[in-house]
Amino acid sequence: MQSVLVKDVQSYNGQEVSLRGWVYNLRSSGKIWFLLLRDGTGLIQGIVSRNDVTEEVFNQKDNLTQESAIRISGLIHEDKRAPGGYEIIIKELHVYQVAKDYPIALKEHGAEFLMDNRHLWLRSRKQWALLRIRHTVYYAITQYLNENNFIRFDSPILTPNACEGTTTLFEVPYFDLGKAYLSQSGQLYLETGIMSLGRVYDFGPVFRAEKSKTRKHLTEFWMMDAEAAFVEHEENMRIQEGLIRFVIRKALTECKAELEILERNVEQLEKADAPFKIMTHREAVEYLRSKGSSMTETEDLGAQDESLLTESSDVPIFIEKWPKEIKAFYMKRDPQNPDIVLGDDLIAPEGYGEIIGGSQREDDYDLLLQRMIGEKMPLAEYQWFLDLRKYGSVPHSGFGVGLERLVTWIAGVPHIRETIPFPRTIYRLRP
RNA sequence: UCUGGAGUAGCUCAAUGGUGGAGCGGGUGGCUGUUAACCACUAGGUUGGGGGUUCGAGUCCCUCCUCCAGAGCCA
Repeated sequence: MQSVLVKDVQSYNGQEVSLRGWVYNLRSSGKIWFLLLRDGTGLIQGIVSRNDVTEEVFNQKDNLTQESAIRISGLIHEDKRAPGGYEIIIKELHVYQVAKDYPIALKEHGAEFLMDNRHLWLRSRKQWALLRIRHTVYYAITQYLNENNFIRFDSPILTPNACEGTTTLFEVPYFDLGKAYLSQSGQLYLETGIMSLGRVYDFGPVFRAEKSKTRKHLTEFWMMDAEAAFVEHEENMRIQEGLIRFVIRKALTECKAELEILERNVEQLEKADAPFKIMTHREAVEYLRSKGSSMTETEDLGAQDESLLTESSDVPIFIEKWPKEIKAFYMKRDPQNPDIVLGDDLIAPEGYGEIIGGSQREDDYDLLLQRMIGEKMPLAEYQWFLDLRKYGSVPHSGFGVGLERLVTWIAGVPHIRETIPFPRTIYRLRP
């Protein structure tokens, strides 16, 4: 008999097929019993009626448990009483394995217990929906980049030194060459790629050894860095906005069911697909101070400031033109004001915080060198980076998207740790 | 690292300093359309570890451990 996927059963109405998967739940009522089967693509109800099956099949209900692996065969038919609108009237049932004492019940559990059982929690409905949204967001980002002439360019993960020199890195012993570090961003390497390919991106895990302990941080997370030659600050922001709005539309059209499972307010997401707001850092400071914030003109936004800024906005907000002291050495100076750099942070609405950091890069050899000397950076280690400004330097810009931050916002979940299969945080390395 | 909160059955939680309970899950039985089904019965405990106060500690005190939330840093 033909094996089909749960997501496709409506095309088999009135036909006999086989389905393979895991028991999601069981209910019995004397001479009839019901099971919910999940197969990775969806959930369907199966019915076993005493009159329609052999004694042996009927008695399987005493044997089956949540998460047992089975194959069922029977007639697909439409029925309003079934969740999803279709059900299968089971004739045959084969058991691959009976799951004994599955620890996660269909009820509320605490975060620590669920994280200890992350390898099993991944099967739960909300986690399933979240992982599918992550997949859609990931795929949408690469599709958008591909359609805008960006070429995939994989940056190294083991690097000899810090990219920006600002954050704490994980150290790894490296043969006779001393220490290597796990990359916190592939950006500097991407800048080499644009001189060959024009526009490039990388997408992979990056690592931060900071002892951040909030619901917005992971020590290992996936970042997409993009870099483009001949793109200046304004166009850089247009590319970022185009990307995020493309991702929103893809999630809304391709993840309807998943967003519903997560009880995401999709109206709020729909509203975000509109022209983004742009504020300079100075304007943001003035606005926040009028709302009672104590931040100064040379400070970064605090977590409270971020939510204060976006609470009255339906669309993400760009904060651009930052004081150079609080931004990285490679950002280009604003020709209008040497104390300002052409960087932009994109803050998601609804309090989800920063999802993109980008900037136009300094392309002048001498100005870049001065900045690096000012930051006391080891110049010998960065000779290759400085070379880019010696051999055909061009105006260029780039940005980085934190995948899990973006997924957290799109899916509307409270904590970033659920948006990656196996989250790594300061206190969590297992499973 | 700092500030606050929490640790009791497999899980989620109750219990005024005075006999540690319930729901879910497990087991047994019942029920022919269930929707985290329902009903009855049943098993299940070193109250995070150590020390102290008290006639008596899950409860009060000290200490250690673990976890959660927030801050800083960042995507």
